[in-house]
Formats: sequence, C-alpha cells, structure tokens
Amino acid sequence: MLAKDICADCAVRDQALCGSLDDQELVALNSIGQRRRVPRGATVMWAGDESVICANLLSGVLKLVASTADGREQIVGLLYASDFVGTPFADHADFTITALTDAELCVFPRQAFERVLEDHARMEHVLLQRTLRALNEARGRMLTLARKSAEEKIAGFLLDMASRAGSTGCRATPDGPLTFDLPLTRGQIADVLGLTIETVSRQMTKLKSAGVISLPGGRGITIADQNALELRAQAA
Amino acid sequence: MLAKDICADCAVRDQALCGSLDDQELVALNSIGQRRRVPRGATVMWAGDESVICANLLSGVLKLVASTADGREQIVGLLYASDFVGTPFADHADFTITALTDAELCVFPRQAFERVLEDHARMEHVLLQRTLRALNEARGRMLTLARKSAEEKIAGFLLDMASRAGSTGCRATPDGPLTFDLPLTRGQIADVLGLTIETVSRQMTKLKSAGVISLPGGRGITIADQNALELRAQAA
DNA sequence: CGCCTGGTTGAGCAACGTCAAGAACTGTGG
DNA sequence: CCACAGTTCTTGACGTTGCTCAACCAGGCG
Repeated sequence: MLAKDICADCAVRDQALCGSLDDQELVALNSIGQRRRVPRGATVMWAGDESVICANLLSGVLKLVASTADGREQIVGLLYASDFVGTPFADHADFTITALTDAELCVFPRQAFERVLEDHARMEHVLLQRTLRALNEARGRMLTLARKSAEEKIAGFLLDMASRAGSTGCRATPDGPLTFDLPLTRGQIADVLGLTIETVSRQMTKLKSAGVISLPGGRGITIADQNALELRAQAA
Repeated sequence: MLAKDICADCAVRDQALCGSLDDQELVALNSIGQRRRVPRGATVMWAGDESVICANLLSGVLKLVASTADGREQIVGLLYASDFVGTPFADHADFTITALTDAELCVFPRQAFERVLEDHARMEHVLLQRTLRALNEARGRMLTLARKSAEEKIAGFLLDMASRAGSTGCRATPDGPLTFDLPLTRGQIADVLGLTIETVSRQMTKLKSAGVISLPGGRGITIADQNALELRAQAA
C-alpha cells in the first residue's frame, strides 16, 4: 500500500498539520510516522522525560497535566482529534500527556519530524499558527483560573463543551435544549478549572436546581437555558 | 544611513528575532520597521482592537493583560527587552499591552511583517521556537495560578525576579544576599499572581519577619536566604 | 451479592478577599 | 528646605468562598 493511500483513510487528513502537504510530501512524512492506539488512562509522555516523539491525534481526547512536587495537579490543556501533540525543539517534555478516552495517534520520532518541518516551510507555518492560537487560549485560561468564581468557571466550561459537542450532540429544535455527554469526569473537570471535585459537583447541582441544565444520569448533560448559562459565565 | 547601520546600534540586534537574519535581509525588514518610544503607563495595543502591528521590544517592560467584562484583570505575560510583541496572523488583539516602564519598540505593520516572515523561513522558525517556549511558560503559570498558595506564589515570583535581576543586581559575595529593585508595584505583582494587593503586601511582610528577605524601602528588595525562599516556593 | 469507581451532600474551617484607616514615599511648587 | 497632594504600601477587622474531611448514594461488573 502506498503512503498516500494510508493517509487517504485518515480521519483528520485535512484538519491536521498534514493538510498543508501535497501527496508527495505526505509520502515523506508518512515514511517516518506510525499509527498507535492508546487505551483510556494510558500515559503517552511523562513530564521530565526526554522528548522523543511528536504526533497528530487522530481520535480521542488527551490531557496535558502540570503537577507540583507534592502531587497537586492542573490540566493545562486538552487535545482533540487533529490536534498536534508534543513539543518540537524541546529536549524534555514539560507536561505529562495522558489519554482520557481511548485514542489513536500518528506518531513521529521528534528529531525526524523536526527535519521534515525544516524542509517544509508551509507545514512549519501551519504549526506556528496553531501554536499562536494555543498560546492565546492558554493565556485566556489564565484569566479564568486566577480571577473567575467557581460558578463562572463551571458555566464557561459547560458552554465550551456544548459548542464543541455542537454537531455531535442532539437537540430537539435548532435553538432548543442541547444534550450531549461530557467527555470528562467531575474530577477531571475540577483539574481543568482549578477547583475540587466537591465544588464542581455542588455547582452542577446548583445549576440543575436553577433549571439552567439537567443531568440525565451518567455523563449526560442537557443545556436547558443557554442564555442563563452565558449570564452566569460572566457574573461578578 | 543604511538600514544595517541603523540596526548596528540596536541593543537587542542578536537576541531578538532579527538575529536570524543576515545583513541583506535586515535591510528589507528595517525598511518596514520604525522605532517608537512608549512612556510608562501608555498602552501599545487594546484588547479587541484590530491587530495592526508587531514589534520587537528594545528596552523596558510591557505587560500583557486579560480582563473580564466587569473589570477584573490578570497579567498573562510580561515582555522584556528582545521579546517579540504582538500576534501575527490574528485579526484582532486578544490582550491589552501596556508599558510598565518607559519602553522602546521597533514596530512593524503586521501584514508587512507577515510577508517578511513568509519569505524568510529561518525567521519564522525562530518565532516558532519562541512561541513554543512562551506556550510552555504560560502553561506552567496556569499551575501556579490555580494550585499554589499565596506564599508559594510570592516566593516563586521573587526567585524569578531574582534570577532575572541576576547580573544587574548587586550582591556582596558571590553566593551571598542579592539586592535589586522590583520592576513592578505591589498591585502589578498581585495582577501577575492572581492575588490582591493586600495579600501580596502581607506575604512580603511575613517573609521579612522570617528573615528570608529584607525590604530596604521603595521597590528595593534583598534576598537574604535563597534556600528558605526556594523551600517556601514549593511548600504544601 | 459485594466491590469499586464516581458522584452527591453536609459540617466546619482556613485562606484569601473586602473594606477601611493610616503610614510612607514621590514629586511639585513655594 | 518645607508643605502639600497623590500615589503606593502596610496593617487591622471582618466576611465569604471554596477546600477539607467524612459520610452516604448510584451504577457497573465479577
């Protein structure tokens, strides 16, 4: 099978970095890449380890975790399908990367990938744009972590997840209530927002009591009143 | 005067992005650049504004501020001499950029700068590396903002400033106490660390009482016991 | 059925924010 | 040199938010 055929069935062929390559370039990249399945809970990369790989995320969700010496944790980023994984040009990984769901990666040896990057300005260009966007997002989240109340954090987070679910979620009428599954446990939501699991739970219950959302068991959630949620996402 | 001569007296000629260019390329870049002095307190760019410029910071310190609708603020980044200012490829600025000290910039129209970037892969490459580093730093700070105590934040911040002062600061013996001036007011420190001005002040007083630092009036500070400070920077 | 993981709820508490007053420093003009 | 205003900094009293600790509930699975 030719490399370009391998990539032809790639779910994120056009969304991922590779979208910037033509078929011929793709062959070159593909020759150093390798698919890898990662089960839920498995760690792809440990903070402090030598940085040996980069990857494209084909499916699933990964978390990027920073932690203190005494074990406190903070999720500093979530990676979804077509996102780029790893840090080129860094000797050591700064964060631990773990799969929150079963996931599939297209893995490259870091140094080989860097060489490809250097030969293909267009791909490096796309990576730069992605990195700039990630940086802006991280900085935006700094505001949330440092200055927003638990209620604002939860409301904002739910809106985020809702817009991400958007297409895959299910709603009765085009502008009516939206139902979808949260891809994270309460504990993971707490790790994203810089809260504790109890606070997350209480805020969710509060939103439910207020009729803003409902929680039909398990991971499911229905956004009943998006306006109310948006209001709470920026209440003082 | 030739462009390369203009740049020849640039204090950050080799540290800044331009360091990746040869003399000829520098002429091209310089033809679109322009020096600009910015007094302390002046705002270089407002969040939400159309993103019209990029720049290299020649001297001084800038702050990058995110704020909520109701006026709460968070400094999401500090920029020092030779740092790159602005976001290429973005239509709108996401953060407000303000001078904390008198500063000097080498300013480029954003779109012209983007064209230069596209023609000079080496420069784009350097910018990518910088952006990746900034991203890692921002993520690291997310951990601090969300999970560290006020004491840990202050201790870590002072160590940061100490290492940055390093050369310019003054110490009696090579490993003895280090004295330098903080470039930020208490209020600005609070904005960086996600605290209030009062909490910053109290923590500083506490460190002084413990004999870890001394505060010889004004902005001055002496790190008396760096080990003790490092310990407090990662205490539970 | 018991076990395990994840979620909810409650009571108490500590850290940090808020409000308020006053001290110290900076710069300006007399 | 001093008086003055304006800012920044410190300190205190008090309140609130969200964390800690602990118990209990619900669903999935051997």
